[in-house]
Amino acid sequence: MPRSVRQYEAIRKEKRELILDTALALFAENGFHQTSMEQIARKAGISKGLTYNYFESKNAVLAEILKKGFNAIYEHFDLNKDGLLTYPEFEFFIRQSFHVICKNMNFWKLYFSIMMQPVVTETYIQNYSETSEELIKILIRFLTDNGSENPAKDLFIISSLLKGAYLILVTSPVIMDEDLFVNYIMEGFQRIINHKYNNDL
Amino acid sequence: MPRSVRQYEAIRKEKRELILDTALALFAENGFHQTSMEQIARKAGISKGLTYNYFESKNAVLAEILKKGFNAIYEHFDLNKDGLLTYPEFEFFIRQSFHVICKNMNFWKLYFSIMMQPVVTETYIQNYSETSEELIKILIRFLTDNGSENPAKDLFIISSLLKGAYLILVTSPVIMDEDLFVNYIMEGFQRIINHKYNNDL
Amino acid sequence: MPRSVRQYEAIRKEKRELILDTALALFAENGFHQTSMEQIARKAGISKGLTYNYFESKNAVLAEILKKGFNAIYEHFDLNKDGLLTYPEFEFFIRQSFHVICKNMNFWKLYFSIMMQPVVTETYIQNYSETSEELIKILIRFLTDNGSENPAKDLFIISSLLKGAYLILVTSPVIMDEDLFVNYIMEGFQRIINHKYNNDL
Amino acid sequence: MPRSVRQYEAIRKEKRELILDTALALFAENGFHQTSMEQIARKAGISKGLTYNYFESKNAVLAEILKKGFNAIYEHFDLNKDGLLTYPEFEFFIRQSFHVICKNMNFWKLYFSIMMQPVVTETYIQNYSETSEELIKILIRFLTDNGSENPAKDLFIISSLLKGAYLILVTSPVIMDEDLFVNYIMEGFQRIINHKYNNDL
DNA sequence: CATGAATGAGAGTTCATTCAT
DNA sequence: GATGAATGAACTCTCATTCAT
Repeated sequence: MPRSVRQYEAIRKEKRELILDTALALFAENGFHQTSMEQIARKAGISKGLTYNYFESKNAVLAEILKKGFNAIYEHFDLNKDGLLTYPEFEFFIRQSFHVICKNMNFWKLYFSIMMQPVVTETYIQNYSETSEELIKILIRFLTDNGSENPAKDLFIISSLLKGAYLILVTSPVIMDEDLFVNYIMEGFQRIINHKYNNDL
Repeated sequence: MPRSVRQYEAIRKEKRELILDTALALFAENGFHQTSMEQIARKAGISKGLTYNYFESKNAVLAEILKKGFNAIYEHFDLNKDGLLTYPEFEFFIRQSFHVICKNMNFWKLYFSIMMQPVVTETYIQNYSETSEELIKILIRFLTDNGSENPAKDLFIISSLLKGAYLILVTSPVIMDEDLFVNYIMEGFQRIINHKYNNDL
Repeated sequence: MPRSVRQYEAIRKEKRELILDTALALFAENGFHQTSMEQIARKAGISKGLTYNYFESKNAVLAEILKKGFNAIYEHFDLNKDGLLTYPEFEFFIRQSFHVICKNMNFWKLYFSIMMQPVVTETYIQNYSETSEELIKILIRFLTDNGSENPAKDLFIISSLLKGAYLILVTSPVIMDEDLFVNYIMEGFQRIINHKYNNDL
Repeated sequence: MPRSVRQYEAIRKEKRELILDTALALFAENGFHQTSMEQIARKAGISKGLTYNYFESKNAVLAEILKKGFNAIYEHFDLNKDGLLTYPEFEFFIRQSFHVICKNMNFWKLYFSIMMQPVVTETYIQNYSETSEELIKILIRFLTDNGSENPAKDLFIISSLLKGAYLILVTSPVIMDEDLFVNYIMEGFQRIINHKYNNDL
């Protein structure tokens, strides 16, 4: 009995995932350049050649991994995708992003390490700048709606705080309590967003 | 007649610097693994072999670069090295560290990108953990002296903020105004350090 | 359809032999250190990289060659492997060992030359000391059974004669008649083993 | 005061010896190819360049070492150089050669290891074949004078025994008692030379 | 769909030798 | 005589990628 088209598709999808997961694990543990296609294939239990049946190149594997990472974070952004961010949606996004990172720490270690590489950065910027600009617009609107007098400035500070928190979370050798961590960050956001200059500053 | 010891020393120091600077520029531009010793030598106008007269290996070149970076930042920490951090010393350190980064942005891009690589991270941690622990002690003392009720927690938040700010500074494609940036961060520190819980939180 | 497991095995075995034979020829002709992997590959008609598909390193190629040599000689020792050496077995071993060496002179030139190298000697001693001790025990027993009053002494003299003969055979620029050579050595053994002290000494 | 010609000569000779001794020690310990000119110079406490002031090349250093070795052994052969070897002279030579080897074991390890290398062998044969043939003639005469009926055969057996003994002495991991060792070998010679066929063979 | 043998360009590294000083 | 910086060719080894089967 020949397999149906649907069965073939299922097999293909499964293998793709297998390769991606294996590659991710190895990239995260040893770094991208220290990981060979041979290692990936062997650990995945398939042949070297087959990998190239599913991905054009080693870089293509990486690109796919990064893409999945980006989506994993931003699928929780503006949940109903109406282009309007409410405060609950904002908080949900923050908490979810930390949750996602904590749940798959190794991936995010890799993600950050890769994102810092000069060439990758350029590639990434080209691919995702469109989406990024969309996000920025929504956030600016969100800050304005929440009473920010200088939303660009506040966005900048918020981004700093958020990225810094991700970084700490990912590079710290000690494992931190997720809830405590997020609560701190949320408190930081509240202070920035709700801040009014008073006489004590 | 052979050159004098002093002449040899001068040559060696100059060449070492030349190699380090060239390597840094290339590492920063193309990444560590994408840069070959051949490229470094060619750009420095010397032979490949000579590089190994000055550095044991490519990794040794990197290690030296990282060491210089670490020192460049931390020479401004606790300026009089008395183990006691005053608030002015703290502020001086923060402002200086941003200044140092801004002045040599390419280096610091590399520095951060390298620091994220799994293997490097381990090497680095082993080499610098001692110094780091010293720093942490001093900072804990500093926070306690400034009225912190939970200095470990506050240290954690401060570190997040600082590292995040460095990250943003270094990865942002737009060039930012240094003073504005530092002022913001300093304000963040003040809020964290001087913060008292009031009824509005 | 991929090749069958059997096909792959056949290919691997054939290529392995090809590489070993080629390497041996070159090592023997030019010496181990004067032979590069590139030369081996070129002479074998394959790519440099492929060599490393079959052997972990140049040293691994050498180790395999030495191992084969050791076995080639000692498979004729104590033919029925009962731990007891009869005189016919002894003579058979001597004659066979010379035969083996004469038949593949180049290999044995290399073998001896390699065995003298300081580093190799250590490696070899560690790998084969166990087997050697077994051999010594059997030979001591053999000499005792043949009336030796001081088997350690006689073993030493015999070993000297044998090793020296191998050495001469291998290093001599003139080609000697194998049978004549062996007969001489066998006579030497007889003189040593059957010697009875008489009044003329 | 400028140094006199004689002083310069003394310095040159001393330096030459220093380089030779140092090179020998390193060659013997690590092998010829594993020893660099840099190592030799550093261990000798001189500069790399100076080595080339005394020797044309690394190979020239080796050649000189080998030459000294050859002479060290054969200066004891046919002590009065009258072309006639008496039995006492023969015994003296054998005992002296073992003594020389035992006194400077490392050198002789190297010597044998080097002598086996294909290229070296050729060079050596060309340089010393003349001397060797002279030696052979004297030994044949010696054996004939001592009642040998087939001096070529006996020479061959004796040479085998001697070379084998040297080989064992040099490659054996255990240190042997020199006198015992020589006595064994001398006894072997006596057994071979004085052998008379009796009815038990 | 699947295999792994095979390639070839290029990496890091070593080192005998040269040469300006 | 003496130095060691400098060279450049050669080395061992790696690995992304191809392709016959």
